[in-house]
This record gives sequence, structure tokens and C-alpha cells, in this order.
Amino acid sequence: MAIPKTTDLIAVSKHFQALADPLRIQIIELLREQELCVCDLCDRLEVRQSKLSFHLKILKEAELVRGRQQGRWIYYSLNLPQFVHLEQYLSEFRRLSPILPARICSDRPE
Amino acid sequence: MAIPKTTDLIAVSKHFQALADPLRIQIIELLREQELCVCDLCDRLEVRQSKLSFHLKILKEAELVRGRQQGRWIYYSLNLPQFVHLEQYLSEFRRLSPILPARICSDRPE
DNA sequence: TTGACAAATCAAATTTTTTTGATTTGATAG
DNA sequence: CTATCAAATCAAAAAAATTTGATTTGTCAA
Repeated sequence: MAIPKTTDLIAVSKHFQALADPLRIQIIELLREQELCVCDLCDRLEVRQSKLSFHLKILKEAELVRGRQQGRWIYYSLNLPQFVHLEQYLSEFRRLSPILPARICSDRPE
Repeated sequence: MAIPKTTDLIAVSKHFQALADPLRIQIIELLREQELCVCDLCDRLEVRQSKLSFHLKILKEAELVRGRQQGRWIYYSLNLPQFVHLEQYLSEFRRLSPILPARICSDRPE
């Protein structure tokens, strides 16, 4: 398994960052049930509309959700392939042997 | 699949938060190779020791890494079961049908 | 058109996270 | 003991993320 490039690692951390907020996780949990419009999310989560918009933008930029306009409403839903992508990043660790080889750390030259 | 409790969701977001930083992802990538002491991580990542200590603490609190003291050195390694745990959280989304049922959002009473 | 309403954007205030340099703690070797 | 060195802790500064309320944008219906 090759070591990922630094730029890839930054991308990975950015995606995890989108999941690093309780409200955003709650949004995702609600969308797991069904597609919802912003006003429904507002009602259920009891947060202001602009606050929700801010968090939806972060989730959208991380490609974890998608917005579909219909009339005056925008319906948000999960972008499942992106979840699979993150799952795969984590799954690589499962392949490692449970005990990593120790490495003796002694005083180095100069 | 039951809806997780709010407290669980906060815990989930906390764990993802630990992965939400490029340096911490880099630390994890290095530890994927082998157990390393703090001074080695400092050298390889070219960051100050106190900075590394700060980030290692976050990873340790999220149970993503473990520290093992040996003499003056503390060797850090990955705590693989925790990675599996997060992987499983994400894997639940794979079971969802790709297209979630739309829900019509119309004007609600009053 | 105009009015109503859903959602996005924006700037300012607030909160949280991260960085930095200095200090402390704890273990070892002499 | 005492020197030394690895690592943690701490307080202050800096940077980044989040919240808030007001405003704007876009769509639809009358």
C-alpha cells in the first residue's frame, strides 16, 4: 500500500472536517431517513435558517450532500459514494497487522 | 437500523474531529508504517515538540493512538479497533438505497 | 408587476482551535 | 544526588470556525 501524497492527506482531513461537528452529523442522520428541504431541517433541528445554510454549505463542499432545487424549495440528500470513499480510507487500516513493529529510538548522530 | 442517540452523535463527531487536521492525518500515516516516538515524529514532520504533543493528545483522547512508555521515550502506535469503529459508522450508509424517497415540502398549517 | 416565502450570503461578534515559547515533569545515566 | 533529555503542560497570542441578525437572491402565485 503506497503512502498517499500530502495533498491527498489534506483533502482527506478536509472531508473528515465536514463530519467534525455535532449539528452536521445530526443533519446527516436526518437525511439518512429521507431527502429533506432546508425548512424541514430547520424545524426538526430547531436552528436558524442561516446557521443551517452555513453547515449545509460545508457538507455540500465536502460532497457529502447534494441539493436539488424544486420550485422554491431545495431538497438535500446524502451523496452516498462520498461516504464509501471515506469508508475505504479507514478500511485500509484494517489490513494492518494488529501489532506494529517497535522501533528503538536511541540518540541519533550529532 | 435505529437512529443513534444525540449523545452518540456528539461522540461520533468528536472522533471525526480528531481526524480533521492535516497534521494529525500525517501523524497517522507515519504510524501506519511503524510505532514511533515523539522525537522521531518531530524530525519527520518538522514541527515543534509542544505542537506535536498537542496533536498527539487529541488523537489519544479520541483513542486513535496509544502511547507506550519505554525508558525516557514514549512510543506511539495506532489503535486499530477505533478505526474499525469509525469505518463501521460510515459503512452503514452503504446499506441505504442510492435514491432516497423524496418528500414534498408544502406550506404547513399556520 | 407585486407580494410572499425559501434559501443563500454577508459582516460583525463570539467561540473554539491551533500555535508558540517557556516551564515543568519524569526517567535515566553518571 | 545531579546532569540531561524526552515529553507534557501552560498561558498568551494568533488563526480558524461558528453564530447571529440583517440583507439579498431567486422562485412562484396572484
